[in-house]
Amino acid sequence: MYNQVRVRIAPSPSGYLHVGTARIAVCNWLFARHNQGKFILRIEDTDITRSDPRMVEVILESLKWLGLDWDEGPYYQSQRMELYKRYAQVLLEKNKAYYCYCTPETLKRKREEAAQKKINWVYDRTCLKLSEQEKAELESKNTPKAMRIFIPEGETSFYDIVYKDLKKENKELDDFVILRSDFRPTYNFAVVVDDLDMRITHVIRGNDHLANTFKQVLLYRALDEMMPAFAHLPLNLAMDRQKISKRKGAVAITDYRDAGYLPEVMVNFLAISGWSPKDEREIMSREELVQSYSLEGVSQANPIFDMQKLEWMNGEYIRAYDNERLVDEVIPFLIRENLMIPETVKDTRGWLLKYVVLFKERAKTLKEFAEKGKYLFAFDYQYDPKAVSKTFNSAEVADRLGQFVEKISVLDEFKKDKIEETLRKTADDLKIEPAPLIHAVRLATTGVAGGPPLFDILELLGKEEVEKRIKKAVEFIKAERKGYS
RNA sequence: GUCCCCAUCGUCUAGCCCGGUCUAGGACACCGCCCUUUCACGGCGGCAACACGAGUUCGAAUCUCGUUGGGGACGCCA
Repeated sequence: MYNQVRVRIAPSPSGYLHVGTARIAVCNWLFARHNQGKFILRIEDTDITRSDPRMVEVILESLKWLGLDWDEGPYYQSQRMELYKRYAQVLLEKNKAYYCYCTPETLKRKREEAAQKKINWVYDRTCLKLSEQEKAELESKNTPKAMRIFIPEGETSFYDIVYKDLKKENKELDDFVILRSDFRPTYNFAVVVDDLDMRITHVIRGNDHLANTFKQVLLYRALDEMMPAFAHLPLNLAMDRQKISKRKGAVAITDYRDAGYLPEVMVNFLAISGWSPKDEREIMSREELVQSYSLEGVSQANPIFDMQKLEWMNGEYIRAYDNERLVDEVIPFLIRENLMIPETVKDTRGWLLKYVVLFKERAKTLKEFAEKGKYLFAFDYQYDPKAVSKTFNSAEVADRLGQFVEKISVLDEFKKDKIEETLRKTADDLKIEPAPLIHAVRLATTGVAGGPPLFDILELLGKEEVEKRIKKAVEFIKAERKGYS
């Protein structure tokens, strides 16, 4: 049916790359790759007042981060004005469009009046009824004019791959503007012209465009052109079933990057949101997604963007990640949290590798690597009050810690096996179980009650640091005890 | 106000098109148990849904209609 599948993503640069837009991009990209087709990037910047070149940069950067490489573009609608004018001219000559001299103010007034009377507003065709004389007069006065499409009677229908047969009475639609008085095209017109010009075979977009599609179908018919296939994807909603907005958490794809989500997770998650493969797999590599993606598995109901599931998936990916690559991903977060400076990265890489291995099954986001193990980088950690009352609860604890420090101070090899041996020996000498001593040492050296196996942590800290930290804890406990008596 | 779309566990979903195999399957979250120095990971188990009402049929989550609920669109925005 098609020589080659050609799809596009058409963001408008009025903001960052919204997760919703990103999901549409993912679906288009997967569809293109699955069919060995082309993925085209088009920037819809006809609204000059709301377009910002810097936003284009953010959008391109976001797409690159997600790994959604495009084959053509970015094309800019703002650079294609002549094309739209040419197509508009065709419609005018075919008598499928006409000029409208109504002022925006008049239209606004009429619309408001209709709203007040609670009746549905469609353009009343004032300017279609103009006589040649009236038109000539308006022209002589250089009255600004927009161009409207003429909507014939009848009904408009099309087939949507997701929503199947759709139709609408034309009388519900009005003769909408296609060219503004400054000759810039409106959204619906520019989209049709561009999709035609770029030989787009499948228009894959959010179902918020369903209503627009009827207008666009009318445009294809007026132009006597072949239509692409349409597939409207259900819209992601926030937890409260409303549109995802700034107030309800992260909206920009870059927010997720900064929060420590992996790009492959975002692609995976966005792909299975509103779509599922036949075999119910959820964790899928890029290759697997490309292999099994199809528009047939897209659901019709709007899914809610489940942050908890996203987190879970990110954790799954982190655990399965290659350690060396994980170090690369984690470093920027450590730097951003001021836990290290770029200059020392090279020398500490071996150490970082061990660090990352210890925390990879405990971190759900990259950012958590810089949070959960903070104490390994800074000496000024605080003791968790709850753990203090549970573990640092007697003067004896200070003595035990003191004994342990003495025993490790003579170790010449500070490796985890040796440390563990020493600790168990210390507990034995003290005639206590190892567990309470382990807990005390952990709290003393890390400030918290939980975390990776203690002896790995101690080895990573190094002998000198461990001694320093335990001595500090001993002082802390003594001071604390004094306060009670 | 008008039009369009949607409806299975709290959430994402499988099943629906081609009615019986569905005492409705999986995943996230939650709860319990096991593993364990802790926290996690992992393993095992549990809780939990066909929105409602009619109709068609021997039989409906599956087909039809209605009700309710939710979403979206109605700009010289995109």
